[in-house]
Amino acid sequence: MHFPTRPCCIPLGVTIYDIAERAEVSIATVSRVFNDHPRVSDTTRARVIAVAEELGYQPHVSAQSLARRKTHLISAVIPVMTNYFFVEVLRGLQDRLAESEYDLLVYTSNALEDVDTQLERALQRGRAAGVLLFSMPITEARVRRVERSRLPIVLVDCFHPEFDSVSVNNEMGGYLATRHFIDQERRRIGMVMASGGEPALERRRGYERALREAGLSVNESLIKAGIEIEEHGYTEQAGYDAMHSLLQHRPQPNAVFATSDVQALGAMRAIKEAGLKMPDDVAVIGFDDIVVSKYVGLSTLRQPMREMGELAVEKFLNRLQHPDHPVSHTVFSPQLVLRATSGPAHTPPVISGVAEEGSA
Amino acid sequence: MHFPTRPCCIPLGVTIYDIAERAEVSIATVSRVFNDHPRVSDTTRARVIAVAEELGYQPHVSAQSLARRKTHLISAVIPVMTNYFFVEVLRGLQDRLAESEYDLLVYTSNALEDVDTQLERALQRGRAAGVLLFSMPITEARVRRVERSRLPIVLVDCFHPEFDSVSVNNEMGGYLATRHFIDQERRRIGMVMASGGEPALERRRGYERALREAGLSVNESLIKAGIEIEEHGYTEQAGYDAMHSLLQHRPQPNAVFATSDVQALGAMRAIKEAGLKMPDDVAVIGFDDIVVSKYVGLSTLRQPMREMGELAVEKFLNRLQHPDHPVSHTVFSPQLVLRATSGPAHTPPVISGVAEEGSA
DNA sequence: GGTTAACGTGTAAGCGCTTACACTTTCCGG
DNA sequence: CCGGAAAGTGTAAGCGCTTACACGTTAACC
Repeated sequence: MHFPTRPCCIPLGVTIYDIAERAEVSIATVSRVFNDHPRVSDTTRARVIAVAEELGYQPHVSAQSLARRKTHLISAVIPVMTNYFFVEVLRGLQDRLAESEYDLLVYTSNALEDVDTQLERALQRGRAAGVLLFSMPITEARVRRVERSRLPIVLVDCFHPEFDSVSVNNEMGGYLATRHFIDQERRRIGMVMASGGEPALERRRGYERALREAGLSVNESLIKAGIEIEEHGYTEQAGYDAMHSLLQHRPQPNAVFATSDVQALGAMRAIKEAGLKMPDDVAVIGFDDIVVSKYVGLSTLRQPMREMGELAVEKFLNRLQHPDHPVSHTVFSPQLVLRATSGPAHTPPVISGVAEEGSA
Repeated sequence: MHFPTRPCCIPLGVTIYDIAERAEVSIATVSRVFNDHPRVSDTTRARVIAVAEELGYQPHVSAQSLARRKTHLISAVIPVMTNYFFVEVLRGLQDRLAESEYDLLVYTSNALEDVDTQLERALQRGRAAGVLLFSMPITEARVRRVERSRLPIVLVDCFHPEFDSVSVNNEMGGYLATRHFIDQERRRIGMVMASGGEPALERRRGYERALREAGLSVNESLIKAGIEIEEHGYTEQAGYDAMHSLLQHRPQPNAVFATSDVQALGAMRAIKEAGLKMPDDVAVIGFDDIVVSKYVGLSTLRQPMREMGELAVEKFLNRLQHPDHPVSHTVFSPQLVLRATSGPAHTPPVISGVAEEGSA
């Protein structure tokens, strides 16, 4: 007979010892059952499972990690994030992660400088099985730190030849935007730059290439970054400031490519304040396709964020399996999304986001 | 005598054994040093630390968890998230967490139904020291599951008498919005409802109270939820549908309170399509203050998201210290943010709908 | 000078799990 | 009918760390 169903039926921590005792086997057998070891008889297996169920057994993950010498955690280090981008990539991550046995540790920082503190935590020995690095400059110091950890690393929205990465073709984005302006016969094309970072520079290179290709000269004074102290430059205010000074330029630019939507929003504010019309007087294209963009009719370049997240996990899992496969870089093509702020509004999207594969 | 300094200076895993050997002490002493045990002589302490530094020692977190019988992880379970709300709360969490020794595990799901799968993972034994539950209905089944884990729980944006919680006064929000309409002499006040969930119901109660207080009757046919299959109802389309049918009502409502900004955005679309003007013909107030709202000039009720995140962590840490302090509930008051869509156009939108108006 | 008390350190027993190895049975083929 | 392989299980040694307990040492007191 049983005692009345007591709360202790589901006690603090049911261990394999409890199960072993109750099922009259050794702990090794219990462990084998949960590890799908082939050499366990069906009857024993059934009995163990029944008891485990009855007792509400759950393996202790830390103990497993220790014994197996590996965890089921993966960490993502994310610097100052552009809300939307991050959330969408995160979704992709989770979708893919949900199918795996890995759980996600998130380390975000408010400023780019704090990223290393977070990185340090993410790399704690025994903490995670791998690390996803988001949108941050991969400095030599970071490379060293990361290599010391011996953990598989995947870069998202940033690049380094030695690590797997998934990113977007920034140069192409800049090119597409600028090219679009040129196709509309616009000739005075300015740029609202972020104060720093490789991605911004790449976008600028695309912008310059399109100009040169069209036989237009690159005019330094048409490239402006808002003055921004101790910030990354991806802010509405920076965009406003940059645009404001851009509008002082004569002849006034009639098109502007901004390195991000957030900045483009600021630029739009400056344009309106100047009493100019969009897109007639000046057209605007941003980068990112944040949620707001759709609502304010901002043309922009969209990154396949969700896919990027999924692929990042995929690469991580692959790397785990094949530690010495060659490094792989996936570069997605951004998609030009045309809305009200750029030219005649009815042009269909130009390029679809197909991935180009590369290896190094 | 020592061996020459080998590459193993930075080996796969430096353990306390390595340090002990090199510093010529026992592992217990090494451990004591890192646990700030008082009974270690200064000289020994210094020596151990020096060696640890030299070897690049990092404690193995899983081993620590196991031995100490506690982890330094806290998990957050987040259902289909309204981007902005989630990101902001997350920031609050991280800010506070960064000062603590806890790291954050994030479990998100795409549909409300998947939440339990994620919850299950979050509650894995030995995984986290506590769990933060976001914006989800606290069903009896969940209560049982969570209690079984014996972990401290904090509810964010949801409520249950038995658990610590931080949320926002939804009823008050509904009241404030409706009251604002009434103060403007609007009398035909409709509501765009979400299809379900306690928060939406509370907001509605506030709406009804304001009406009754003003001597107005509650008209069921002025309360509409968009038909939304297997969804939570917080979508742009649901808002559009609800508003669309609301506009068929005669006399036409001249004000609408929506249970969320996302829905309000849909409602705005329906209003524009009907050729009506905001706020003159019909005023709109949403709930949440998502980023977009500022740009489209949507009046709304703002929740102190960041603070909510910080407080949630605070409560968790407190609970850890004092497991049997009484449960505490913090209810923040939402703040009415008036913009272009409500009443006399106080604040013009930062950027008006360029899409429709060509350019304003 | 002897007794205590503090101090500093080491020994060893876990934490809950995995897994190599050894052992006992059972089942073959020859 | 026997040898050996295969199957099923148990024993025990870790994984890297914490910590109770025990054991000197030294300092302090009467």
